[in-house]
Amino acid sequence: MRRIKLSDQVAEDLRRWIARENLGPKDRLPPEKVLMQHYGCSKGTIREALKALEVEGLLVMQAGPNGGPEIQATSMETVVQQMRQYFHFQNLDFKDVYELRKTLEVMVAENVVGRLNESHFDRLQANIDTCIEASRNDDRETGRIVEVEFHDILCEACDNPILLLMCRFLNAMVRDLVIRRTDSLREHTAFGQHNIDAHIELLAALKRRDSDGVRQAMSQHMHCVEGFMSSLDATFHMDLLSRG
Amino acid sequence: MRRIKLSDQVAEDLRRWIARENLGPKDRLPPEKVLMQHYGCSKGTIREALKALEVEGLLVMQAGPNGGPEIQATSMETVVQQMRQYFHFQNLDFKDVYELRKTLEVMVAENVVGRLNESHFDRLQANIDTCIEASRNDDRETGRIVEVEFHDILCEACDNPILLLMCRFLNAMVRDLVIRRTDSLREHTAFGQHNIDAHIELLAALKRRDSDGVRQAMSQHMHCVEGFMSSLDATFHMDLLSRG
DNA sequence: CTAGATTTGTTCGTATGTATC
DNA sequence: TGATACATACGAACAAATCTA
Repeated sequence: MRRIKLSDQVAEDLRRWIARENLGPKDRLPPEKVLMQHYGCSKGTIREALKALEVEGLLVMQAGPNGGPEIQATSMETVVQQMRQYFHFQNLDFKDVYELRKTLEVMVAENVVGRLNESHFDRLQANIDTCIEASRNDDRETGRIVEVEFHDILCEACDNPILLLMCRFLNAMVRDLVIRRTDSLREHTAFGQHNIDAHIELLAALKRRDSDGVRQAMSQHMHCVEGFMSSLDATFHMDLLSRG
Repeated sequence: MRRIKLSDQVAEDLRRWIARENLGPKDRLPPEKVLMQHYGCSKGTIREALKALEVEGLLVMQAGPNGGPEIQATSMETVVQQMRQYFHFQNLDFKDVYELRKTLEVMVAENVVGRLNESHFDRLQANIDTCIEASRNDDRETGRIVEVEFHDILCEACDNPILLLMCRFLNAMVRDLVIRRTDSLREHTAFGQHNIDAHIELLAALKRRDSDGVRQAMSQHMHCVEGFMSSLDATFHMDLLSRG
């Protein structure tokens, strides 16, 4: 049995404190000096505790007068990164990703029907235009990345935050799977063309608020994409650890 | 633009190091002293960097000879905890949880048909027995918790690690939603009885390897549970931050 | 079982960078 | 511009844990 580190005890106490006092974004914890006195321990210990909460995305350190540890809502990017990191040591297959994507992307598509505003439509259209441009230039790398962004934009409008997180994570995994691959140009060209067509059809159905059409289009799109992915090399060992 | 902290730079470099050298569980990073020399910075800085990777679940610190930072695979519990933490600042509804649970639990149930061994069956049966016992004693608190464990056991046998993680997370959220509530005894009794019946039916269908029966039983079970949950008080603000 | 060696855990003191007024 | 308040970083020391002889 290992003794619990002092810094971990402090970190846990700070978490409970935030929860109990119901502290939220823009609120601040006391500065290091005060925390040192409160917990009766040294600066290094306090700093390690705060570092833990910082890594969890719960706060940022602010220097200067009226500075100190400022609480913030953990960002989705932080959690998605943690999830990617977890799967670094699991051996994943693209079929695992698509088993879920086939279901969840359709849920999202249905969910956002009637909830998209003009700004969403504009961005989706701009995304498609960028894809077309990349396709013309045979720029496979950016093409693949921008295509995934289409789905990122879609799930932004989703009213279920859990579903939103899961789809964002799956999209991140798709990016990890698809980039930096040197497959044949022919396959990539066909892949890119399908994505453009499917996204155009989806956007049209979304503008019509045609629930059935949206579901059908997305479902078919996912099946096609899965087919393309399976035709590419299945083995991969991506660097899921590093940021950016 | 804020300057990037030295400890964060070191942490990021260590992550890349682990990925590049393809280090895995049981491997070790150099001890603090060596890292201090390598990066030319002080002990406190190195410790903060290691603390970051420790929080991410990527390593544990070991004292003593042949000690040092030992790499480990990030545990599922660590990631689930991070996900719970993220939703502390989102306003979640139980309907968000069940919108996904209705779909994913059915996927799991179908997935594990024919993949459960005798050990699984024994544990599922033992779980049901514990539920019956808790029901007899009107022990609502443990009853609710053990019921969720039934689903935790099920998804253990799932061969899709992403689906496994997502269901484990949803189960954790269900626990957060359901425990420490003081609803009427009548509702809890009916709830508990339904769960016992549904789990018995599920276990039987699983033993028969009856895919259709399993899917149908789980689907119906989820709809019933959602109904029970909606009859309870919907407002909640759980302590998603603290561990344990 | 004890004693010493190794490595992390924690403290104190000090200096420097940075944001606010 | 300068003064203040805060985080960031360094260095030296000691305490505690853990392995080995």
